[in-house]
Amino acid sequence: MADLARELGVSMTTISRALSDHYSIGPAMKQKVLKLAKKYNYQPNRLASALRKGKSQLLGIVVPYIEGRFFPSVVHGIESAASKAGYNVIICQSNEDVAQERRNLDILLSAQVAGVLVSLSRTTRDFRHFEKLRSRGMPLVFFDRIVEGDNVNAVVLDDQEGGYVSTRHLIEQGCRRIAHIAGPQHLNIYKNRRQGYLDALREAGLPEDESLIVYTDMIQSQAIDAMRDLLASPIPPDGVFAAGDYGALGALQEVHRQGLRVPQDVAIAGFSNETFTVVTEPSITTIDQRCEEMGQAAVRLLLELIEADGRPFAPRQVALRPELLVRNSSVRNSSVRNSLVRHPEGERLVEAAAKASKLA
Amino acid sequence: MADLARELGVSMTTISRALSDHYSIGPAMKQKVLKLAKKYNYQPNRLASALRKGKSQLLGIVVPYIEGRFFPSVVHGIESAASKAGYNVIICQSNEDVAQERRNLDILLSAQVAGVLVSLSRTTRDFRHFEKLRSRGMPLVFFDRIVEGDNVNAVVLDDQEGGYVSTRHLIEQGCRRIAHIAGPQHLNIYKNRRQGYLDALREAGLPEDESLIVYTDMIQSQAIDAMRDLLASPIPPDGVFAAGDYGALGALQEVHRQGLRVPQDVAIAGFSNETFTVVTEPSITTIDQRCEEMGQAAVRLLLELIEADGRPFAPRQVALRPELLVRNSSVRNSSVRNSLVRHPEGERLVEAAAKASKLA
DNA sequence: TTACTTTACACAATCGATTGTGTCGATCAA
DNA sequence: TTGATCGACACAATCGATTGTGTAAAGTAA
Repeated sequence: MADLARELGVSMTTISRALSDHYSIGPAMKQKVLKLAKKYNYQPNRLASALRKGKSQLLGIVVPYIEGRFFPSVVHGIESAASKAGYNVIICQSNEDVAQERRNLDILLSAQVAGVLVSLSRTTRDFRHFEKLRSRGMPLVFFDRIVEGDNVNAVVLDDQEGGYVSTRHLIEQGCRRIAHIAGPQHLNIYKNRRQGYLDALREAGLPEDESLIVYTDMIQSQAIDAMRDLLASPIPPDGVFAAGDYGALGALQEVHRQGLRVPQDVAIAGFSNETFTVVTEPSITTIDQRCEEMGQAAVRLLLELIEADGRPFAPRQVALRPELLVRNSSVRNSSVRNSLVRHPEGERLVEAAAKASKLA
Repeated sequence: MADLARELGVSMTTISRALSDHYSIGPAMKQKVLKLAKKYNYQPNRLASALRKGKSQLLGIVVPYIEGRFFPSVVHGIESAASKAGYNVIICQSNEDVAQERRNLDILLSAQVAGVLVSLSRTTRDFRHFEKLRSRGMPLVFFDRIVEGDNVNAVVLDDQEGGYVSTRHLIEQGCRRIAHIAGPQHLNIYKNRRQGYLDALREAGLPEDESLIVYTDMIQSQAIDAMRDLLASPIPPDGVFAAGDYGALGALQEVHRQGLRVPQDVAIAGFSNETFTVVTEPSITTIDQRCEEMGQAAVRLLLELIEADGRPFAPRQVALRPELLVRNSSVRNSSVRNSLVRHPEGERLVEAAAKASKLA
């Protein structure tokens, strides 16, 4: 900047203001400064700017980890949206550890980020470290794994709605005895998915039978065991709604192992739209979690908060509508079923995934 | 800091030096400063520090995107390793666009990152923007998709070795006519995998038959077509090495569609260890790309560069050994084959993936 | 012409931490 | 006793950009 000022014989003030389009700089001077800046390929030092202004163009993200399908996709959405708004993102992993989560927040604070996006670690039961952010006026938005309550800003998937539409879909396909492979109920997402399942049963006038609900940690092996038990019962289920795709996968495998057919004997629906759900035989009906939309929505909300700049802002909770992806594991209408993996939705997903990992 | 100085009746110099363990500060004073810093929960302003020192504790990452299995895992490895060394990472996506890649580098420069990790966009053919980094003395390490040559620092998977061990494995399983579903040859990774395939054939004294190599964009649909053509030839192959898992998946589906058995009639091996490879029936033999190790190795190299601090540093290329994961799509030994998805390696992977996406 | 705005830019302080140089008292060898 | 050395800390400049305030010159109204 000093170089530019010298060359034009003006002060650095003028340069700075010309570059930021300040009203007190004449159009002629602005042109000259801009041109010279291009010529020298001037890159402002963001640190200096942030230091002086007290606000950087960085958003902090704290996620439990960056693996699997969900979080990378959300981060992808966040980065894209942030980038469009002129922000960059700095990523921290809590590794499901509260202490690490706390450290990450401190780091982000001292990096002077403009705002923070958080998805809670599994071990977070105490939320005081977020109060610290609040007291310093740091904009904060939770996503997916949130602090419950209506005094926080948060973006989540409507898990209850997801459980509801999945179950209703199974009912529409003729299932009358639908089991539920549930996840850990202390997590809001699994609790809500179960509730949606119950809602659909009630709406259809089907009995709520606790013996049809099996609680698991939503891993394949436990789902296999769960399915074995369910099939061994006096009146086995004719449909299964699993609160996660690994649960659906395990169920599918056990049903096959016992020589039964999916979906004719047992229809199956999962949750999360894991990549593998379009690859199994049959492909698995599931719920898309709108990962990218979640990231984008979270950024939008955060940017609003940042722009509010400390002024009173009514906290908002955004719930995204889940999308039911109907695939072959649940469709008992033969004309659709026979399309197998060629199902449009499945195809689209496979292509997208292929594109994504093509050059890796 | 000013507060601490005032409270202790010393200068900010003393505080700063006590905190950074400078030799000219007495041990008694250091203790006092440290204690007071704890008490007030003092967080240094990293911006100010970075501005003054000209070096931040940030590493920049430029990847084509954050999706699929590969890049998120590498980023995971990078973040973990960086975090351990006291660095944070700022992530940029090029979206496979050179222009965006260039912009990202500028942004990282102006953010005063300590170093940059890059995996090239697919459209990058001109490397001048990296010269700019070099001229400013910015430490730079490529990973996976690299600028070829021995004057760059880079970490890659040894793709040729991967192609070699896969193919040799198929040969060991009794395959004598092994086809290759290849990827775009302008990409070093696919070129090298093909070369490894040829190496193994030559070593085993098997003929190199161009009619057995089909070039695709490594997407499922093209692999299906490729496999159909291969099976329609006068002497169909008894083994297939696909340079990517989506290729292997397509091949598997087509073989099944024609009523042939895998691996008895056609053994199949893929590449990349996509999540779905343990879920298909049979599970697919593939190559693990050591994603996390790649990230860690890249960070190690970058930190060395940063510590060299401009002093001459002999550029280094690190090639990671690929790991062959033998699964049921290629094993013609029945005792192993019958273990199906219960194969130890497969199980481990599924569990890991389940854990990773469990709460998403 | 006087008084008052506007326009267009410069001065200098500031953000928070770092660091080369200076200083003062104490210790030490000769 | 004297000059030298060393330990422990303060002063003040510095990183690069931003911004409240000040002020000439030019324009405008009466």
